[in-house]
Amino acid sequence: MGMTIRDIAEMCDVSTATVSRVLNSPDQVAEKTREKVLQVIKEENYIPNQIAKNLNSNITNNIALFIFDIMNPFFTKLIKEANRIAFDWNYSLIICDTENEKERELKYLNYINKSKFAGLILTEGISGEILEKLDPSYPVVCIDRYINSNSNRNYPIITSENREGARKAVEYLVTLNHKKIAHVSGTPGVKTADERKQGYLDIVEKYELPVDERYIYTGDFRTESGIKALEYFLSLEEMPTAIFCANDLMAKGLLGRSMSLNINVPGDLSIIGFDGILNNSYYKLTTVKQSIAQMASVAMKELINLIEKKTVSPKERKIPGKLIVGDTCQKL
Amino acid sequence: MGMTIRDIAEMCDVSTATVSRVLNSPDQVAEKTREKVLQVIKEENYIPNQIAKNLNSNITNNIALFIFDIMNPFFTKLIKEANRIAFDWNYSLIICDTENEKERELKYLNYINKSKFAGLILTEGISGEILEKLDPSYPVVCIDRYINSNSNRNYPIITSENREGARKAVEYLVTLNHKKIAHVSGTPGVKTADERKQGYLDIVEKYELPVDERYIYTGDFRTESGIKALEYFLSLEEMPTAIFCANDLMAKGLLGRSMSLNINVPGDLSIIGFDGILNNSYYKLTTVKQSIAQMASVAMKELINLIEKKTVSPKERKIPGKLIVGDTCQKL
DNA sequence: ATGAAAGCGCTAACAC
DNA sequence: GTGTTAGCGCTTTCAT
Repeated sequence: MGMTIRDIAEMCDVSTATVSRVLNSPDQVAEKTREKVLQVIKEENYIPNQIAKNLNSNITNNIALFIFDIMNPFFTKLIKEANRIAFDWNYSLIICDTENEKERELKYLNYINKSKFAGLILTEGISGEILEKLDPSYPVVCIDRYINSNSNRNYPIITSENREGARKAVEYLVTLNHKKIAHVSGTPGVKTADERKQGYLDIVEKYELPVDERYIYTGDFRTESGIKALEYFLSLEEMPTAIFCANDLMAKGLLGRSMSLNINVPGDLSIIGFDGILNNSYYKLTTVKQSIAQMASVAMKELINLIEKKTVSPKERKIPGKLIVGDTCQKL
Repeated sequence: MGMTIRDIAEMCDVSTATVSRVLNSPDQVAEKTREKVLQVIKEENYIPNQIAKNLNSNITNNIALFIFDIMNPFFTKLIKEANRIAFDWNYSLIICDTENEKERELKYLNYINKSKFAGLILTEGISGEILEKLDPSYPVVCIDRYINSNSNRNYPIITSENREGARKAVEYLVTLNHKKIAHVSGTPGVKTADERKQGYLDIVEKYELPVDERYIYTGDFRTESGIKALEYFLSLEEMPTAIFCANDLMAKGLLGRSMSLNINVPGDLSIIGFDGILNNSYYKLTTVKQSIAQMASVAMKELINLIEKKTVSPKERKIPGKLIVGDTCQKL
């Protein structure tokens, strides 16, 4: 059963309050008392019961991270980093893996309400509609997603420079003399997808590229839609010479399908992705790398700050992306 | 702040004990009372405070899963499945991502002791030495790892049929008329590595293959050691015609390096992996697929059983693997 | 079948 | 600077 604060108090001939103070506000305790208590705590290897602490504050150390698929490498990396930071700050990260099913989202939300989570990190892994049921007093930070504007919620958001990153990617293709540059977009309505598409359009407009809406294929961020995208572009009269994909997974699908059709990349077709999460030993994909570690770090620290100090930093934080030149683009 | 059990009790003109009974042992309550209480609970949308419950039992709903790297696809998948099951049973899965650092392992263990976890799932993500510090009364289930035999602990273990699976793989190569079959082993001392190697040796012996210890390269389960392995085998006078890798990641390294050296797979070299976790659009790796979902499921249910009913099933459970024929092996 | 009351281990307001 | 005491919200004896 282990020691309790009372055992320590008795052994030290002080009250439990004093022991508690030694642990939580040591400067309120006389040095002599403090040292004695610390000594005994150490000797007895006393560890305060976290549950009892939680009951007082009515808050656990659990932080929820909403995502829609653990296997998606972007989220896997995000989990890895967020988990590390949470632990370093004495929190536990609970992964709410919703698979985009409303039912699971709801179950998770109820669970959170019941278990008194300390705070939440949201990505696209939960719909705004379900989110309405969350007690508005919960500390929340968003990563790369907005909340429906018709809600009265106003959470801080950490986001990558999607539009700017997409511009970098497409402009890079322009410098390689590409003109017929196509785009495989992500799921419409999803912030990152829309912004990256907008970045693409910015450059199309800036350089007055000879492309139209037929050069935009609407994907859904999954590998399969990259495969379909390639087949779609092949069906056009004029095949693009370069394709900018809204994420690496779709670029991977495109690349794989190209290979199997004996289309030479980058000889016949240049491909560029977005995310920088593919660690592939066959191809080095040219891509816009987001610093997922940095996003996780900024988001977690913001959340912990919100939880512990209740202070809010700037509402929106942008994390810059970086063009990584791999082997999948070629100068014309 | 939300409703408490007391609010409900007052609204129903019963005691808190009765409300508690309605929730936890309903058959002890008169039907009429029960219905009234349930009615009010529903109307008021009362949710019992989990922390308070935990304080009584002195146990949280947290289950720890020890791994050494979230990004390793085997673990990613394991996390995904374990997380789902945990949640379905009203537990939270906490990922203890140790990166094989003793310091982190120790920190996690202390955290678990402090926070009164319900139970632990262990993989190779924690060393036996550190484990000694774990309170022996904790419910624990192991996946594909044993505990040092000099310890007095005796945890149930869920394991894949490593040796049998390896035999299937190598025997398959034999049926393809390969004789010079090499092996890239995993980290020595790690159960899965040793067993898979043993399976390889079984077949070597069974068919009296003309290979010796030079055909065994000692790897460490990481992609890089697959790359090094290929270079090593190339340096031999007689290159093997087929290589069995102790996991997919190393097979991937081998495959990637082969490609970049213009070695045709499977034309010049057949490669076979183990795990079945690579979902690659370039190559379909021939491999022995483990049912990670099944392992996770069996392990979690065993653990939950241990936690809630304190009953133990058979000490060791073997989950069969299955040979998946892809595109990386060829008949000689 | 139900209620009263003690207690889980800790914190914090108040008193000295 | 330290002790007393009343909770935090629930479960669980022990009465009735």
